[in-house]
Order: sequence, then structure tokens, then C-alpha cells
Amino acid sequence: MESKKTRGKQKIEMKKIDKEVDRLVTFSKRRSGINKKASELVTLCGAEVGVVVFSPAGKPFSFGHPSVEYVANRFLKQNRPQSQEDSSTHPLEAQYWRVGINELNASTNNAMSFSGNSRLRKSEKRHFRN
Amino acid sequence: MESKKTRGKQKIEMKKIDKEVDRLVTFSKRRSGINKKASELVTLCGAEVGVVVFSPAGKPFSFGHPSVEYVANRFLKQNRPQSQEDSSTHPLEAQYWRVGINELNASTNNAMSFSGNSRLRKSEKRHFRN
DNA sequence: AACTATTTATAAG
DNA sequence: TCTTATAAATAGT
Repeated sequence: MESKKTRGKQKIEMKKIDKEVDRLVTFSKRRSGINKKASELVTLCGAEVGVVVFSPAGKPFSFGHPSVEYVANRFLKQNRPQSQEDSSTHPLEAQYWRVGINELNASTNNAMSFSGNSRLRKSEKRHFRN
Repeated sequence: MESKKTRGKQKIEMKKIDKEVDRLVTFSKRRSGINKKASELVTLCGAEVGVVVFSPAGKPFSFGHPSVEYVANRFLKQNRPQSQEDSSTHPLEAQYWRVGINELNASTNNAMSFSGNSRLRKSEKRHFRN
């Protein structure tokens, strides 16, 4: 008989999980994990953090301190190009299109724009330098 | 002499880290960790994720797929109360104040609005149910 | 900034 | 879900 009950956590390939049930389970666990990490960052470091996650089905989940809205607003405001005309019928869409899809991201995000790499080679080990 | 070179990772109290240097180091490490987790959630589960972090000094860091703006916009739009008047001079502030600071958060966030608890008691073990 | 011992997150079952 | 073995994150050096 097997002496071990399970093989424990196994390393997985960093690509979309094929089996839907597995994917849903992983989504739930990891979303929860991220929220915990976010709240700890707030507590330990006094940071302001906002996290928004949409499931593939489109259901929104979030964590924010002081609130998602506060953090999102602060971020979008700060990154808004100076002295830009303020013509907007639909405020948020306007803001979104005004800056362009990945423009702001690039400005504050790391060089690794999204990619599926799971493990980085030694020289690239430090991810997400901001 | 000590046989072990270090004591390894130690459990820490879930409260603001007093020593500034330690706090800054932890902030850097953990912010990086959250971004990695966020990118993995995107890859593994096909989720859309936006993360914004402000350091206590006010410096913004972010991760987003497809972009922070896209995710933030989608979240704020979806959570906007239906048929609400659209009077806004300053789009984003307007959106922010329109909904109230923690209102939306409460709607999609877990019951544990922000608090410094590190460990939850058994009955509260599952954090961040959304 | 790099190293390790240890805690924490989580893939499988 | 809940458990367990193991991978991954990270506190202290």
C-alpha cells in the first residue's frame, strides 16, 4: 500500500489549467490567497492596496484598503496626463480610453508585461521590479 | 558555534512593522510576491486581475491584465448603482463619492473589512470568502 | 542584494 | 469541501 496519503503540493506548469474543475478550485484558492497577502501588506507596511479579480465567468471579486474605489481613483488620477481636456460623457470609459489600454501599466509596471512564464531563469529571477 | 547559518523565516506578528528599514524590505518583497501571484492567477485560470499598491510614501505600483485601467473600469462600471444621475465634473472623484467610500467594497468583499488580525480563529479560518 | 531555515500556500487526493 | 505532502514565499542574517 501507499505509505503516503497524498503526494502533497506538486509543481505545476504555468499555463492555463485544462480541467475546468481543477481550474475553478485553483482560482478560488489563489484568489483567496492574494487577498490575504494584500491585507497583510496593508497591515505590516501601512500600504494602500486595491485588488480586483474577474473570474473567467465575469464575476468580480475585490479587496481594498481603504477601499477599491479609493485606491483605483488615486491611481488613475495620479497617472492622468497633465492638462488634458476634460471632455467626458461617460467618466470612467473616458478615462480609460484617454490614456490608452496599456500605457499607464507600462509606466508603473515591471518590464515583464504579461506572459505565461512560470519560472524565470536565474538572471531573470527577480520579477516585478517596479 | 551555531550550526545553522540563519534561523530561517520566522513567524511575525501581524501588525505594522516598527523598524522602518525592515518595513521597507518587507514591503518590497511582499509587493513583488503579490504581483507574481496575480500574474499566475491570470495565466492559470484566465482571470482578469488588477492590483494597485501605494507605498506609505505614496509611490504607486501596479499589475494588471489586460491592464489596471481596464480592470478598474470594468469593476467600477459594474458596481455603479443603476439609473443614477450622471452629474460629474470630475469624473473619477464623482464616481468615488457617488458610491461612498466602503460601500462597493462591502458588496463584493468578504465580511472581514480590513483589520489587523493575522491569524483567524478556527471558525474564522477561511478568510476572504467572496 | 543573496542566502537559508522556516513558515505559508497550495496541488493532489 | 478537508487533509497532507510538498512547493513556494519570506524573515532574519
